[in-house]
Amino acid sequence: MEKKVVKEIKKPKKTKRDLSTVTGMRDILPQDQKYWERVREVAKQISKDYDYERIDTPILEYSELFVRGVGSQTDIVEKEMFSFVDQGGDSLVLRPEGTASVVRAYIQHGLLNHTQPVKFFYEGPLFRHEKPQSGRYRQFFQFGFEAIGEDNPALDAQLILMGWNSLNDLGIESVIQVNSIGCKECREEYKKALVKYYKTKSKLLCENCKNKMGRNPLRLLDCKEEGCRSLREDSPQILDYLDDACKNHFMKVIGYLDELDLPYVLNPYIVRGLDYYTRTIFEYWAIDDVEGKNALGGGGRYDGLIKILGGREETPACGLAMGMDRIVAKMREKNIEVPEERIDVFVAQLGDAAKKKAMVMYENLRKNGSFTVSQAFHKDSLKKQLEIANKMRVKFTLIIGQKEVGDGTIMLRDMQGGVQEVIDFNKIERELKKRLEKYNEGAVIDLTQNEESENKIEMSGNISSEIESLEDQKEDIEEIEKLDLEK
RNA sequence: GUGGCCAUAGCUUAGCGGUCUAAAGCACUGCUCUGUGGCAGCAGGGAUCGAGGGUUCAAAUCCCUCUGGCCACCCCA
Repeated sequence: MEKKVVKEIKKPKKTKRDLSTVTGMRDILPQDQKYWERVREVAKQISKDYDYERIDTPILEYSELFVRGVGSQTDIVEKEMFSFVDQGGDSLVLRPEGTASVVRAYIQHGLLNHTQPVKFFYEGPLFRHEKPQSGRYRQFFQFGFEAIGEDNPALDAQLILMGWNSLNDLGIESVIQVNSIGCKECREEYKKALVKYYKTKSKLLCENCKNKMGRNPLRLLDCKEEGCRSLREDSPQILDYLDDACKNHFMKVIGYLDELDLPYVLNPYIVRGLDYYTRTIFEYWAIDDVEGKNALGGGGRYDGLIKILGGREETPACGLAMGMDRIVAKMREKNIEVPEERIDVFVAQLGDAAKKKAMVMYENLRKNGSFTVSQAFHKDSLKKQLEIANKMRVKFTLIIGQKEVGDGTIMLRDMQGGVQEVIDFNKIERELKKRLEKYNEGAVIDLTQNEESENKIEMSGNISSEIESLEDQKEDIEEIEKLDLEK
């Protein structure tokens, strides 16, 4: 009691750390965004391919939703929820998972009147108050799919496929772990058998498992203690306890997986930590990961959940969620290349009059809509501007200076080869489009085949500021390369 | 909740009782080069050495406490 009071009074020390991220939460900086964007892109594509529609649910929900939905005996609800009582006295929680919220929305908005199944796609942050470690954060991100209102095993298989496809499209090899934990009825039978089996060996169990036995015997199976592990070898198998309907359903799911040629393993020991699952359950493990550590995603069927959360009728449903943080980590670990978006055109300017003209030109290009554009009008030095353009890895730079303003021209610089040409101000959009088409067609523009070669001007950059007109582009390139080498 | 490891510029690290007014590489800023990026050279800014206390003539360095981080268990994404 006294300790508690002391704890409350204790003022945090004023250190640099106090103003950093909250434990277990992190910033995703601009330089890392490309991975996340790629993951979102793939998730979105998969959702379209299989007709899952986007839904966004609030991050805050009433605690009751998860206590009832996920189960009061689960780790998530027992000790991992970020919960608090708000000013109005409501008990709220930062959502620890996505499915319960989606089901809540389905019920609340009467979506049982839509064509079934209703198929949802979501993506966003979840919160669990666990001790952070590699691949585990207190705020983490998932994307997921839920199909509510249908019990056909084809749906289970297709969802399993969707998760696998997501990983595969991102270049991550994974193996699917599948199991069935039956319906409420056959699971009860199985639990009884499990308890009966373990009771005779209870002396050999670890403390934790002894505890689990009375409350959630299924979880005896995924204990990693030596003793408990060897015991499970001879333990009753869930598959032997499935009733005909459940067994039949599961066999069909497996049949589809075979037909789709998916790499899966029947794993009778995956159990999942949420109470709402029935029948099919599955996880995705990276091909090179140690058993079950940092699963990349998982899901299963939850035929009972809709009723539990107040739905009018028994409504079958199935879903999955993928861990985006872990997927990103895996992509980096595997050095998976993420195509970086290159900006098409950078507008550089030199001198006051030119800057004005450049700003207008920039707006025109931007509104045109067929290019991605960038600039650095806050810089006066051309050198600086080209440096910035280079760091942005832009494809082409337009240069407007005194001379160009006078002539009504503009200089177009190909940032890869460094070749420049003078172009009529009014033709610039058309010329740009032409160059970009060539660029996008593949690789470097072949300079020798360019018709307007008389207009070409080659600059040897830092060597000389003198403008030389060159006739033979090929020779010129060689010269540049030589210079580069010498340097 | 339990255990192990760690904490020095934005990042990666060196220094492990006095030679530290804390060093290097990368990054950043400027100059060489006021009309030309990618290369190079030079210069510069940036660190109360996580915080507090102690030992000592002397602490980034040794000891204690706290805080934070990473990793593992548990569980999962």
